[in-house]
Amino acid sequence: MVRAPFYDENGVKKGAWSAEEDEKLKAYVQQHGHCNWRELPKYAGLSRCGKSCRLRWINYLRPDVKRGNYSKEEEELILQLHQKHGNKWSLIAANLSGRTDNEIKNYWHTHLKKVKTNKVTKKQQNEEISKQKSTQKREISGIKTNLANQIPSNQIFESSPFSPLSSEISTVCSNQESTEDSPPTTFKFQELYDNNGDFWANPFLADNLEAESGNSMNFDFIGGFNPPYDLEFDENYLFYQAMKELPENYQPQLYPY
DNA sequence: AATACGTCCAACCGCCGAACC
DNA sequence: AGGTTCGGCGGTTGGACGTAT
Repeated sequence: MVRAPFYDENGVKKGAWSAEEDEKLKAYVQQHGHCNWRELPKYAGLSRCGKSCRLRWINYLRPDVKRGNYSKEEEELILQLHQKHGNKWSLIAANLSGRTDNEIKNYWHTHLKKVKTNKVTKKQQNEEISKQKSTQKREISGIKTNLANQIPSNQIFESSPFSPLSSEISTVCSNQESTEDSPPTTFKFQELYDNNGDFWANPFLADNLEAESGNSMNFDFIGGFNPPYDLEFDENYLFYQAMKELPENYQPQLYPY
């Protein structure tokens, strides 16, 4: 459960404490107190650093330290205090006699965090999702405006219509003109959010074989220049996120067909 | 039975502010 | 005033142990 004991390059012992070390530290602190943690290990006959001694005393050896077996009242109190103060473990610990900040922090991460998550209602979940959606829309709308300003009027823009209820493949687009010898490079994107039929208003998930993990995709850019590097999609890559990664000078100017 | 994976927690680490020189 | 030391805090990690496959 704990790190195996070892000595660092300065001969300072680290890792799990032995019963003998515990006894030495306990005896010394009980007899002399701990006015100077840095000097303490020297006088107590320990090869530990002061910090390690302090932690061991506070979290484990202190006589009034309470360990394990949290009561319902303690759990409720921790939840309340965490809601009020966030990750201020020392502040929370100050309100629970005998509990240390480290122990409360561990208890939070292993038990209470889950409790808190489970308490989130369906309504709260929906609110969160809708908040995320509107943020996504705002971001995409910015990109859309940018595109609208930059696509020359003689460029034909086409986005295949979405199937109104489909969450399957939503559109196919190409970055080059097709000829008999050179079929179009097609990319399929799965609409992730609202199916409102607007290609640019939603993020899409690259979904077909051409966009397999590790494959790179070359986009043609209006004005005839290309970004200085290829974009790589992984299996969960959001289309609009990829666009956002372009340097400022190469803002998304996908060449639509 | 062997292996892989997940959980839990003691202990470590880096950072920060206060106290001291 | 500036540098150093120290204690305290929060985040992270190592690895024992339990459970699933």
